[in-house]
Amino acid sequence: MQRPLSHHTVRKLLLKRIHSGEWAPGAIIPVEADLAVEYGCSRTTVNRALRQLAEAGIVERRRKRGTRVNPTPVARTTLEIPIIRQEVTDRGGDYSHHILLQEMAPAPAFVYAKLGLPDQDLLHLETLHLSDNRPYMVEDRWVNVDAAPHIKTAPFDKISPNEWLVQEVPYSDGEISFSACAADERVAELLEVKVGTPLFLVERTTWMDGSPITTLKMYYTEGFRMSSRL
Amino acid sequence: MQRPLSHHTVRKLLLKRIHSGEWAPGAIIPVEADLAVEYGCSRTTVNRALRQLAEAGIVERRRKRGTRVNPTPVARTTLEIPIIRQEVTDRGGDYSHHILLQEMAPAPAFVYAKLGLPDQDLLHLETLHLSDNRPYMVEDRWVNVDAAPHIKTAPFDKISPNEWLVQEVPYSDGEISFSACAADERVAELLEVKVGTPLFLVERTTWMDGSPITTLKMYYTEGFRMSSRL
DNA sequence: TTGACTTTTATGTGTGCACATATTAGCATA
DNA sequence: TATGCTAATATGTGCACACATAAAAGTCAA
Repeated sequence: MQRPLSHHTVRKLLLKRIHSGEWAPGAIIPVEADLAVEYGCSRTTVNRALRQLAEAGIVERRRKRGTRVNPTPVARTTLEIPIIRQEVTDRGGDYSHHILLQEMAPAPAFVYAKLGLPDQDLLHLETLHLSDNRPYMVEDRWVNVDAAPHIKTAPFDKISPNEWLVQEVPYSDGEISFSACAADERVAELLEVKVGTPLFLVERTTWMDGSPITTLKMYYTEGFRMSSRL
Repeated sequence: MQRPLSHHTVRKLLLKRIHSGEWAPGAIIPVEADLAVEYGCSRTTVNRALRQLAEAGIVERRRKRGTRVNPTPVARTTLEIPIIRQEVTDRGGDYSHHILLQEMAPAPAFVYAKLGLPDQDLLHLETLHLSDNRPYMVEDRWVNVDAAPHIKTAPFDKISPNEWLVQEVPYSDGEISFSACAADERVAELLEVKVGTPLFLVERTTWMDGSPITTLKMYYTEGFRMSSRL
């Protein structure tokens, strides 16, 4: 007697039928119960397989309407954004950091806009992250101290603001964006590159239950790549 | 009588206990069965909640060893990579494209290396994608025609190679990377920017069951941003 | 024809149970 | 002491079942 199909197997079989064109983009595929009969397994198993395909963006599911093959195929990839120390050591580097600036100060307008805060002094932190003592990334961060009161006593000589915040201040929501920019004078000097050098820029803002915590820009050194599998 | 907790609720409760520090990074959390008793729900429900936390990178699960809070917290975000036409129309633009080059030709060495193919002629496609008739992205693509034989008859005047390949040639594996680069002469001319302008570059290679399909570079217009929620 | 209902249907989710499987821990043996 | 077998254990996964819920489809009266 053969063992019943696992949800892995069912997922692969369903995917094959989608790729083969049997179910074209936009088409509705059979209901869970029918597929369960066809594959000789329980509805639970089919459900799990379909749910995974939905998570991957292959199909779209709606109650009562059924399951349809996504008419506009999208690739979906999961990016891992580790803390910087981890990122550097993962790449085989020896990590260190310097705090360049740490002060309460009024922020530029775009920071208040991003955070949705009134104009009040924010904690401004500028950190240089190094790999093997060579500049790796410049972090320019603004923190809403109300959201993280004990940040003033954080030992930033030992642990970088990046790491401290990730470990000490959880967030419920965040926004991240990736782009390319030219190194301005300040960043160019810190990263030891020419002004105008194309840099990979990551901007990130986090909130806890609606109230803003921090927003930052990370300027990566020349030639930096962020990779992932599809 | 209260209804039993859903896996959503259990997930949130577990997350709260992790954030509160009750279970520190690296610590092992109670076994599924115990949590099920504590929350008054079935092990199935706890299992599902924990599995989701594992998918999100919050905890790490191993058979017999148990479930531990991830000692090196990582943020994980899912990037959606739509087909270009979709991407442009989603941003409110009017999409069009031009094929600039379409020929069988020997490829640069790095292309053969990426694809793991012997030096043979590959299909070289260069496409300019436009939004509201302004240059949006330059796609420089090499295709292994053995993996997609009927590509030679594809109507690229109507549908871009990008879209055609996504819809017609499924892949089982892919690699994608993001970086910043300076516009060279060719790309600068096409995107109508100055040579040296920082551009967002996406490189992508796909395989089907181990055999390479295509590799490409996408040079996005100045100021392009790719965003996502955490 | 419109609008307010009821029914039907497909997915969403919880339960208790059983067995699979990986991995550790303990024990016995050479 | 080293090694190999065995038991214990935590997660992984399948099943039949039940009920919840959203949404479409059908019904019927004004």
